[in-house]
Amino acid sequence: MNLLPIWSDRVAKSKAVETCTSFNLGLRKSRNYYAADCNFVETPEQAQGMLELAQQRPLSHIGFDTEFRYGRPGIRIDKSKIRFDPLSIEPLLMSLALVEPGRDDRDFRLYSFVVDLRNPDLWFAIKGILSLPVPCCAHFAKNELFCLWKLGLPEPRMLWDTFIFEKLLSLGRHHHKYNLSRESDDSELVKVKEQAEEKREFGLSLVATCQRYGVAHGMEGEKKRLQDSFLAHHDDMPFSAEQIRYAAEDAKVASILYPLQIQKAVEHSLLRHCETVEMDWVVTNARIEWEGVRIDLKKRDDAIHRISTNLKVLKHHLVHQHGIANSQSHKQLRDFFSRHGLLEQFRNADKFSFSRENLKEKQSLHPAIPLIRAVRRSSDLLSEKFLSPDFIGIDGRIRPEHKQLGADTGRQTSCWPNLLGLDRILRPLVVPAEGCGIGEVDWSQVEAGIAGAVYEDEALIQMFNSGDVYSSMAQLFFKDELSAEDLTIEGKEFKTKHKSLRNQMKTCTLGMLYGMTPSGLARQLGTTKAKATRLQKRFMKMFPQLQNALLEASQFGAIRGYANTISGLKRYRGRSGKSIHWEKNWLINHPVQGSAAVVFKATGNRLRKLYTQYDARIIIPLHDAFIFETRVECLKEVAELTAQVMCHTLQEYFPVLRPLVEVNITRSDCWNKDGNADELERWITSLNELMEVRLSSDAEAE
DNA sequence: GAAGAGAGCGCC
DNA sequence: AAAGGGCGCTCTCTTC
Repeated sequence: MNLLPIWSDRVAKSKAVETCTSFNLGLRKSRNYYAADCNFVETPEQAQGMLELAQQRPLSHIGFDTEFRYGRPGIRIDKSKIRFDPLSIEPLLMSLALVEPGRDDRDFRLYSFVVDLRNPDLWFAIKGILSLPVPCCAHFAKNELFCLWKLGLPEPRMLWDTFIFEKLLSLGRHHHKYNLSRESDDSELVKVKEQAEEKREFGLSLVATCQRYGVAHGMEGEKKRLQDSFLAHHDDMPFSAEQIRYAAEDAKVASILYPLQIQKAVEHSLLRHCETVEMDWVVTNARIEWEGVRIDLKKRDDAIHRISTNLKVLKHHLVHQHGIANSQSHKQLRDFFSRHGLLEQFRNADKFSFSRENLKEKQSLHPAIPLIRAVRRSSDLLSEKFLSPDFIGIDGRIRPEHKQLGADTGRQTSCWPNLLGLDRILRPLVVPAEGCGIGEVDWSQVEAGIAGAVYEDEALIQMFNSGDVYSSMAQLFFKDELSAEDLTIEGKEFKTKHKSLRNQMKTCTLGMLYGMTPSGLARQLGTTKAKATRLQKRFMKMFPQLQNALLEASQFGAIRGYANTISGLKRYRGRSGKSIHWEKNWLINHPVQGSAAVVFKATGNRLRKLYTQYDARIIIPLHDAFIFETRVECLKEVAELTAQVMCHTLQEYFPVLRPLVEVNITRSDCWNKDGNADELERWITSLNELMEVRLSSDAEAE
């Protein structure tokens, strides 16, 4: 499919093309010849010339960018957002800016090329250049990676994403909670918030980044128009000189930003984190998005049908027996419970709360309550974006957007649909490709271990290393109440025998890492504040080193202005001065959650590379678990490899830990939790039972 | 009619 | 005075 057309006069006339008319293959390339202007590459000879120049010059790094369009209309998310299926990307141009350093910072040479990606005969040169052992820099490189993969080309050997770096620098600075505590009148508050929002949106863009670093972007005013011109570009249409210049410009500025960002990275001690974890994860993350997950459409439609049939019956019953037309309406529930004199049961300070938790607790007060709960759950499930046909690609796979550094702790987030937050009941709708199976490996209690390691608490480390951290904890904490035998049994056995004691420890631990107060703990454990206070005090006594380290983390972090992780990844405060309660909490939590995210990414990067030997891929990165897909016959081996890499990588970062992982390949025909592949069926059955009881008791009453 | 706040659900 | 870290997303109700 050689698309080389007769280019329009405009392109032919452009100086760029004129300077590229003749080549002496194999001869030494003239620096000045290429450095003169942007070179448009449209023949294999020109591509060869470009590649040879790149191989001959002592390059320091390369800026690159792609222009593309989508072959499929996108899904409108809201007024300003459209989601395109990555698979439908159609690469048009790739621009390259080869940088050759000179005597000092200001003296460098920049060779600028723009390659027509519609011509497959030119791809070899792209492949050759991007595999050079020099960093290739792009702003939001995910799109460039998609273009490369669409053409069947490998990713660059070394990648630097100028967008991701800017995001690292801004981590935590614009958290929405900072907007809320401003003292000003309402209209002003709204304005301030809007401005902050705009700033954040614009702030990480290439143009804004250039402005911050004092880099001139030649075409900043025309960016939007030209970007759109590619989205609407027709197949056989030649590119305008302006389009080509624009493509070249983005690669150029990315290459100029790189050394400036490196300088900044050194100042923020982020360089190591970038080079060992974050920039490699750009590729891993993009690959996960590119792979997507396969959906069993029949299973999905069946699920929708069954849930909605149930919902109809439940709703009907709720309206006719109890007069609740809409159980999602706070007002209607208030009226209903008021009518039955039960409203006070749901009081929470000066408001009323009909939360799931609250309703569950008060379940026996009225026969309508279980129905309300069931209706809520059913409609929540049915309104999952995940069930919408909009997001299914042409190959039957869903590709949610995976946002790198979506959370201020450095964690990933996902959206459209939010796969990471998918209700576990719906997980089995995710199925493997033909001939493949799905496996999952997760770290056991990893955050407790990391907390022990980053805060250097020997007691916590030792409990983590014993196998089941919460069982060991309970054995020490309740040592006076337990029998001699119970003090020595294995964690696993203890877990089943003394579930409630162990759960108390779990709540205390998580509460400690999240900065829970005695009243919060009391609510969690269903006890009084006084008891919770005593419990918490006694609990903390088990970990004196930790207690001290937590205090230091929040106090020093507040002064320093950021919380740190094992690799130097930072979360910054949005302001200075005395820290508020919430800030104290995350200053303590970030080193744990953030370090866990770092280890997770480092592990994922290794897995991605090792998986290529097995025709395996990560399909879901779940904070402390990897869900992968591979050929059925490799499943066991890949699971073992995954388990090993997970343990080893964690130990590399925290040599004091002896981590354990849980492997789940028992039901490889779908994604599931602990091998439970039929949660949906069981839930529906339990609903039906509930309905039968309800209906028969009503019949009796009549 | 659009947009935002608040409540509430789900996930780790 | 309130007091659980990090998210995405939907629904209701109010406001402009």
